[in-house]
Amino acid sequence: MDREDLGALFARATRRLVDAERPLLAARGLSMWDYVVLSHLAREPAGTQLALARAIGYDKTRLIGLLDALEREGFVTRTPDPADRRARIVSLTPAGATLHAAAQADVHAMEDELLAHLSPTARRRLVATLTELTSGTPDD
Amino acid sequence: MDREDLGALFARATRRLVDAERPLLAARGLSMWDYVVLSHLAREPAGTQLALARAIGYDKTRLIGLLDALEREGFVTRTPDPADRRARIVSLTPAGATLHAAAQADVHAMEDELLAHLSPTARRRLVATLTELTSGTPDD
DNA sequence: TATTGTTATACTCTATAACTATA
DNA sequence: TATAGTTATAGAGTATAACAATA
Repeated sequence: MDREDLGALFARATRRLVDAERPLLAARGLSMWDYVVLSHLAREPAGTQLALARAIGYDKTRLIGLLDALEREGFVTRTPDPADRRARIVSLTPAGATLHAAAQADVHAMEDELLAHLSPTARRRLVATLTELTSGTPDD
Repeated sequence: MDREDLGALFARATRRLVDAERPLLAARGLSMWDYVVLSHLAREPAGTQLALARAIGYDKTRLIGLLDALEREGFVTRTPDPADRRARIVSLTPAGATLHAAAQADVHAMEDELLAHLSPTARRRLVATLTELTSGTPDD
């Protein structure tokens, strides 16, 4: 009866992580969505814009301006899909890959610090549980 | 090196929880922030508007319209603080307490279902870890 | 002078509809 | 006819400034 809502716990933990992450990314000129895009491209290169938008749960119309900026700065490229001339394949440039690696290193260092007082076992369990929780049906 | 960002994991888990929670609350005419307010009042009654806003991390100016609606529907009351006539004490009405209990029952049932494939031990550990992670410095 | 609740205003983020070029 | 990318527009959510009453 007196149990705390799981959603509230998760929301608070997420907000703390995001609040700590945002300034690190901003220091490299990246918004949170910029980072999400770079991270996804680092993991799964050579997808179409629409596939990218769906994969990260972002609106396809909003993705456009975001990619415009990243492309202008030389971090991603948009090349026409030879198989379907309507579609455009988004890829990381070497500079984009470097930027992502650096940003991710910052983020991971912050996470390590935040979870410092957790035992390695507790931490491993946490990641495993989270992964399991978020595994089924990525929805859209 | 190939490790997943913790923030991304948390954000995904939170989004899944919130997405499942929102329709349950909407069915009772509640927004997420409505529910957060009711939950806080159920736990810590008789605080001032400003204290409430700070406690739940919500803007004090946005809280006003939200309380207006909840008050109009008879779920909360605003009574002047005898000690400080500028301030107003927000409290749950019996109807508000009943509504919150019903909504929370729905939410908890959903959570139980979502975590059904987690062992009781894993689940207990998850809550403990989350609580520990969100315990220090509530910030604002 | 500072603070609580309030209002008004501006700004950001997000969602929807409509257009083009291809399929 | 439907789809990928784009643009424009409207709406929701959020932040900031200023005001009246009280401290």
